[in-house]
Amino acid sequence: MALKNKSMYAILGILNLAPSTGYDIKKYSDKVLSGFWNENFGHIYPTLKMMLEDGMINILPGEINEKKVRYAITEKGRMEYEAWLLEETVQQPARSEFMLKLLFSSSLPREKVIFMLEDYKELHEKNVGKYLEMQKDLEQGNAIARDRVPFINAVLRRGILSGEAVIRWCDETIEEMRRA
Amino acid sequence: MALKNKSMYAILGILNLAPSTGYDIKKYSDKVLSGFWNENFGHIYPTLKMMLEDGMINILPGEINEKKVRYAITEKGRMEYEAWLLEETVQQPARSEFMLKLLFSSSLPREKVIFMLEDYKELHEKNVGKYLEMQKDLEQGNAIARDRVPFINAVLRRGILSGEAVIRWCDETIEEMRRA
DNA sequence: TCTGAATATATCAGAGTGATATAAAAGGGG
DNA sequence: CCCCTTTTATATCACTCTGATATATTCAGA
Repeated sequence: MALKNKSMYAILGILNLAPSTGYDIKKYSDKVLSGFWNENFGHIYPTLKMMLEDGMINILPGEINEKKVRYAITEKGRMEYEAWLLEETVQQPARSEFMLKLLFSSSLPREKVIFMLEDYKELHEKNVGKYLEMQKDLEQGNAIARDRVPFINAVLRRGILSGEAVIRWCDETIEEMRRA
Repeated sequence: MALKNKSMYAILGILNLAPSTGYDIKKYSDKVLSGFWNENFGHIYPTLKMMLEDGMINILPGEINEKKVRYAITEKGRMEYEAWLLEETVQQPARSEFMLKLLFSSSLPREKVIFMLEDYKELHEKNVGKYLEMQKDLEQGNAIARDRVPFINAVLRRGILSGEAVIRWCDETIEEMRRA
């Protein structure tokens, strides 16, 4: 079986909440997980196929529509998933093209660098706004299991605090670029 | 030519500072860029080969040692690099397995979750310490071009501010988990 | 009824990862 | 000076993941 396929665990986590189609999984990833996770169709469908072969998931019968395939987590899948939750997480290095560019920008006109930073700041302001919106929705409490609320909130708080830190850093750095 | 190979731009940026071997590039990436960038040998060597074919770089002659191949940026490479610096950077989604796990951890014992968070906090404390150390080295001003200093400092400040935000978030979330 | 948006699956080339293999040079201790 | 470990150096491979593209159906609204 595949060894390092992290998409599998994300899919197991989503199917553990509710049986879904590949399309549903993508939607959930874009709507809920975006900010710290992402999935592509180009990886979801092959992974689902592999997981089906491995007995991690099965196909729910019934649906009149034949093109639509709804998957559910199996007992084996749930065991794999719970083992993963308990595993220690090794830190994966992330790539930020923006930071790479900034480090190499000493030859650029200062105004250009400041413009880049202002753009970046705006992006993060929008992100923070989105998280605050989602937090409000969460408080209005819809169809979400009560015990999951603190965890969803924690994830949103992370987005807010990190975003605010980036915004402060942008301000500070713009100031620094004006001085230097 | 390759279209989305970001490694190429990182390599051009490094070669623009000084001619290097593939090994040097990896070392620079691990030492200086780590925190917001990473490169693998498995990608560096094929990319160097491709860049050589495209005339972005050339091989420096001389070296007595035959196994060692030292590359330098060409005029074409420098133009490509400078165009990239001016391009708008599109935000790339990042994956955090830790955050994914946390979101799905509502079924785990609270002590386990707190333990995970404490571990994560410690990791970021170490990172911040490392950045502070690097900042001190930078102030001692070694072999770095004067005009690059504000940019290196900006990158380090980003690491420090972001790290500190994560640490605060860990404290807050541990507290929340104890209450809930 | 037309039309565009959303739903749904699939495939492919290429980017990037992580492990492994190989071998020479350099450095330090006994 | 020899031995041993570490560092330097390049290369390859299977696998993960990305982003673009193709295709077709259903649904909502003008």
